[in-house]
Parts: sequence; structure tokens; C-alpha cells
Amino acid sequence: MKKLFPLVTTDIALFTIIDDSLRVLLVKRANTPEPGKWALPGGVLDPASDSDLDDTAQRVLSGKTGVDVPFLDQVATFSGATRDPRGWSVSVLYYALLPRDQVPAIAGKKTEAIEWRDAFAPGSRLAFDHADLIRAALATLRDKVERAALPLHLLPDRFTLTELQQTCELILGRALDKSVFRRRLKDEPRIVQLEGEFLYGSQRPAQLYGAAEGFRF
Amino acid sequence: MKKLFPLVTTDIALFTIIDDSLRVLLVKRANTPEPGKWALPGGVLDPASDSDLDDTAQRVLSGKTGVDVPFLDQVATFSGATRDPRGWSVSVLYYALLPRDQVPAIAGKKTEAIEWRDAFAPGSRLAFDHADLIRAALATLRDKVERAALPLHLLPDRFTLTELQQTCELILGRALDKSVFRRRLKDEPRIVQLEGEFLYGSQRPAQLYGAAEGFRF
DNA sequence: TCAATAGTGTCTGTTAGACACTATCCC
DNA sequence: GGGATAGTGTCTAACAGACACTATTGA
Repeated sequence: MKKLFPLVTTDIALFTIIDDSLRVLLVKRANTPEPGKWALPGGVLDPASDSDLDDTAQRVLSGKTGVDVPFLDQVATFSGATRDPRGWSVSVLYYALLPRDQVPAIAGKKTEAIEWRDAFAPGSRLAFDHADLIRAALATLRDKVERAALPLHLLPDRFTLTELQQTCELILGRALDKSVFRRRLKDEPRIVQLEGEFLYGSQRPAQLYGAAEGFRF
Repeated sequence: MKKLFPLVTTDIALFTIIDDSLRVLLVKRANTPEPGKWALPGGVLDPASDSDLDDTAQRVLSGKTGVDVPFLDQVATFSGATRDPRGWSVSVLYYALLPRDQVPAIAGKKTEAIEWRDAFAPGSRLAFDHADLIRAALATLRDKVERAALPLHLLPDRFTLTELQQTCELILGRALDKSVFRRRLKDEPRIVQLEGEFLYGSQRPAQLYGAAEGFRF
């Protein structure tokens, strides 16, 4: 069956941190095409209920995971006659960040089989061109962090500078110098020191920080 | 009439340099909606002939201007129920660069009324949300040049370093230091000195350069 | 010779990287 | 005190900005 109009969908690369590694959410496809294969969560545009594609992405992700993500941004648009066996398709790719401490919430609400795969090695034989999409989303995320964006949306509300640094290191795939990292945050308006709040452990307590009002990335 | 499927189009912000200013190509709309208003060249996807949306963009631009541009890249995707009066629409925005010396070629082949507007002040009352699209395309272009991309596609095949610097300055909207600019190009593999070729004028001749093999941006 | 633009050299303040150092908790 | 991690100080090399300087043409 040949379609006259392209299929318009959004796919979302949802990242989080689990066990000190950057993970991306995959969903096992139940239906054709490509049943049984793992894919990024995605779904078709519903013109009746979505006011724009950002809406579509939020709705799709909310439907598959039960959570509303705090950050969602467009990566790029993939299109073509052959990338989906159903015919000409357009997929607008988004990426989203889920705070570390909200991962359990998804596990409880999921309706389909899901897996948190290593973002840098999500496995072969993914559905459609989703391996490419993951690479593109990862490149965008890395590029932003490289350009001094703060991935606070991957962290809990309160975090230490060491945690922030480790998160950046996971994304960038390389070690950062503690002194340099902190020096650059000295006059950073996007994070605020939580006066008198510390994280206690079996060592010197660490100052806690939070995102500033109006923080986006 | 309510559509079940969204309208999928591409719009292209085609930039060039005219009279020492950065310009963007606008086309006067002949048909509804918004007849008589100025808009970016654009057109609907044709699944039968386009293998992907990059194809669509090339085809649309070629059809409206008669030239094949050497550089075309995706900016972002705009979507929504209300941005086009015909109904739910998705527009994938591209930007393209036309070498300065090929501007006359377009004037000869055009089939519609066109204008090269100042990219930073393209005028008010543009069709649809195209003022937003121009801003987005410009931001992407500027960001790339800021990050050391070389806008060689705006220049002729052979150019001087001063011409390259002036082009960057037009895009960035600020003056650059000649010494700094040239220092950074010292070990630049993307441009090659054209041994023994100079541009002569009423002053010291200027060394000519060209883009290196395989140059993209 | 001068006007004009091409192209270079140099000083200086800022910043990134490396790495050693001090501080402060729990045990 | 010892172990561990938090947090700071300092040296150096690289780099950007500013700006003066030299070079080479046509008129």
C-alpha cells in the first residue's frame, strides 16, 4: 500500500545516569514493522491533540514512561523513502534528560518492555535507523556540554560539584580537572550554593548546589 | 477543510553577499494563503520524486532559482496547528549559501518576483512565521562561523584573506582583528594558498586562496 | 613620492591545564 | 591519627586582543 502523505513521527532519546554510566531508554517493539526489535520511544503525530511537535514528543514520552521530563529539545529531522518500511517517513528527533533519581518512577509505570542501554554502545540491530538517531542525539548533548552547558537535568535537585563534574565527564567521555572545572563555575549564575546544606559521608562534607531560578540548560 | 495529515514542506534561507551586506532571498507569494506577502522559498514534499527532505530542499530551490547551491544544511523543524492557515504543518528549515559571484545567475533564471533582503532586517510583515525562520537560520550560520567554520561557500573559488575576513565580519556583525584572524588560519587545512596567484589592484597584490579538496564548511 | 591595502611582529592580560597542596569530615 | 574526599593555590604554556610596524603595488 502506497501512501500519498508521509508518516510524521517523533522519536525521543531519553538519557539518564545509571551506575555511573550514561544510558538511553529503548523500548521493545510489539507491533510491525520490525516487531521484537529495540527502538527509541516514538509515536506518530496526532494533529487533533498536539499543538506542535514538541507537544507530540511530550505526549509520546509521557505515554510510554508515565513521567513528564523536565527537559526536551529538538536534535534534527530524519526523513526518506526507505528508512521505514511503511513508506515515506519524517521523524523529528528530540532528546530529553531524566534526573538520576527519577529512574525508578519509570520502572513502575512502564507499559512495555524497556531497557536502559549504554548510550555509547546501545547494541546492534536496533529498529529502523535508530542507531543513527542515538548517535546524533549523543553528539548534540556532548556538543552542548562541551560548550559549557550544564546538564543539571540529569542530577537531583540538590547536588555536589563533584557529582556535576562526574556527570559532565560521563557525557564527554574524558576526565576533567577538578580545579579547572570549579574555577569556571566560580561566577556561574546558573547554579546557586545552598547555604548551609551539605552532603555528609565518611569524609569531609560536600557543599550542595541547586539550579538557579529559570535554568534551562 | 480539515486535513488528517500535516502539510510537510521545506523552506530555505538562501544567503549571499551583495554590496558588502549579508542578504537572504525572499520570494513574493503568488497564491493563497498570504498572497502578495514575501516569504522564504519553499515547497511541499513530493514523496514520488524526493528520496529525502534534503532532496526536497535542493529541488525546490533549484526550481525557484535555477541554480544548484553548493551548500545546504538543516537548521530546525517548525511545526504546529496554526502557523499555516491551511492547517497543521511541518516545515523543515534549511539554510544555503550562494557564492557572491553567482547572484546574477539567479536574476536571469527566476520565474517569480524575488528580492535579496538584508538578512538582519528582512522587513516586517513576512508570510507565515518566516521572520522567525530567518532569525533561526541566521543564528545557526553565525554560531558556526563563531565556532571557526569558514563560510567559503559565500566566496568565489579564489579569494583573498581580506575578503574572507570581511565575510566573517558581515556574518558576525562585528570587526575582527586582522592579525588574530590570520594567525588562526596559519595551519588551516581547509584553505590552500594558490601558489603564484594574486589579486592585483591599486595597491600591494593580495595572495589568493582556494578551498581545500573535500571542504564542506 | 604618496595612497592604499597586504601582511607581520610584539606586548600584555587572560585562561586552560597540570598538579601539589590544604581542609574537614568519619572512623 | 588515618583514610577519604572536598576544596584551594600556583606555576606555566598557550592564546586572544590590541596595535604598531613593515612590504609592495599603482598612480
